[in-house]
Amino acid sequence: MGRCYNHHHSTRRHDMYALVDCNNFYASCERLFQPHLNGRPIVVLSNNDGCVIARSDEAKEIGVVMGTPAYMFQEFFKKNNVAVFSSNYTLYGDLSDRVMTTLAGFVPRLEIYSIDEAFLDMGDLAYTDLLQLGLDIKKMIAKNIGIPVCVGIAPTKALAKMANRYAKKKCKSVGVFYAANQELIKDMLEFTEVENTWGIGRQHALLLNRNNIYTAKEFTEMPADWVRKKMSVVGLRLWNELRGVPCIEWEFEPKAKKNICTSRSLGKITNDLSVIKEAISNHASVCALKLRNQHTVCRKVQVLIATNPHKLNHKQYSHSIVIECETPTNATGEIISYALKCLDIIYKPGDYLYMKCGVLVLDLIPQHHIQVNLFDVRNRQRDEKILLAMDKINKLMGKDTVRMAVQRFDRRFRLRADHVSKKYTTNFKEILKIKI
DNA sequence: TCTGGGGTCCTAGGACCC
DNA sequence: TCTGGGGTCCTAGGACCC
Repeated sequence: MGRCYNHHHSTRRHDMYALVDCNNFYASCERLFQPHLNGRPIVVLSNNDGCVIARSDEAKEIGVVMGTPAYMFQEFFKKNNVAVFSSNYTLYGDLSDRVMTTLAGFVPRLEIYSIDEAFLDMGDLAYTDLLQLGLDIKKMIAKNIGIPVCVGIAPTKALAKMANRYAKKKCKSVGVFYAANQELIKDMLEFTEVENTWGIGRQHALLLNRNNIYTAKEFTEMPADWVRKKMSVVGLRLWNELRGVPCIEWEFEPKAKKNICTSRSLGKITNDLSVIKEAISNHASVCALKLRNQHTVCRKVQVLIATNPHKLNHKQYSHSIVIECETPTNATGEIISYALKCLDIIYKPGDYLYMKCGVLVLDLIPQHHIQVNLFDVRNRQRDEKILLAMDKINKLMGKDTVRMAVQRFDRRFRLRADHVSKKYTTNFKEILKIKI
């Protein structure tokens, strides 16, 4: 098998990865602006106030389960004095940017892995004491932004992920773990169960357990061809990574997305086609904006609708359809009309109560590679100018300041968000006031 | 009343072509 | 006994991540 990474290893002395992960990120963000919540359990809910998607340590301790529907916890939250928040992505996104900027000051290169995590390139640093560097990072983020983080440092990405978890579980007060030698790596692999290993999900954990494999250490001792056969090349890559062979490449530059999806539950179940049309138009326009932001156009548009699968006594129906664009596009009006065309085809009237719908744009290509269709009647340059102006205004004045006439957006389609905090950091009207 | 949303990658199987 | 073989493209479905 050998080493399977492709970067310029001839010029490098060694690989070393740090994974910095914010603790309970969304809950920590909310707490930042309401210090009186210190010590109180906090939960953050998904869109529509549907499920629990973030919990403070206190909430974890009293048994709030990730992903559970919020309504099941109503009483429990009240009884236990839990502070409940709707998600406030504007706030989290802004705090994330600040964390990443601070991290970027420590290393030549970093890879932003998600809103609350980044891999730092620690190979070939002049720094000799990486553990100390991890501690410095943690301290700086706490001081500059006020968000607690943990740091895991190891010779591969998968091991750095594991080191991070190990830091959280085994060295909570320090919050940093450096898997500096084989002995420490072995301890960590023995400590971590397969189901808590990055890259092993529920299905594979069950498969491994059936084969008497319970820890990551035992997983690394399985024969490579068994892993390849049962868990595909993805599993094999992970197996190598956990054995100290880097296989997952750096992605320092965010790649343009290959698909973009905007989907959401309709506030409540409905069979009213006009409500669904409205939601679809809205999702389509969000897709178009996301396309323009990454300078791509789509060749296909997909629409999906579905009834509520949790309602066992309701008639069920779900369907999706893809149509090809005449000319690849990112124009709001065009994407909306394609999406509505799709909806027309798959919408089934009758006793079906729809719960969710969405729009996907597929087969994305760079904006300036469009093959112009000779029979294309649209004035695309004009469209482009109008949309650019629209995006600028919306960015400056807040989204939906300017909309296309086809976006029939009114009060019928609105997300539920009963507990939103303020945009403390991005909106002057909601900035924190301090009494002196 | 109320059960998230947005992604990626891999595999298998069918259609089609030469 | 023994259905040709190999390539590509497309789609659906599965598994995983945050």
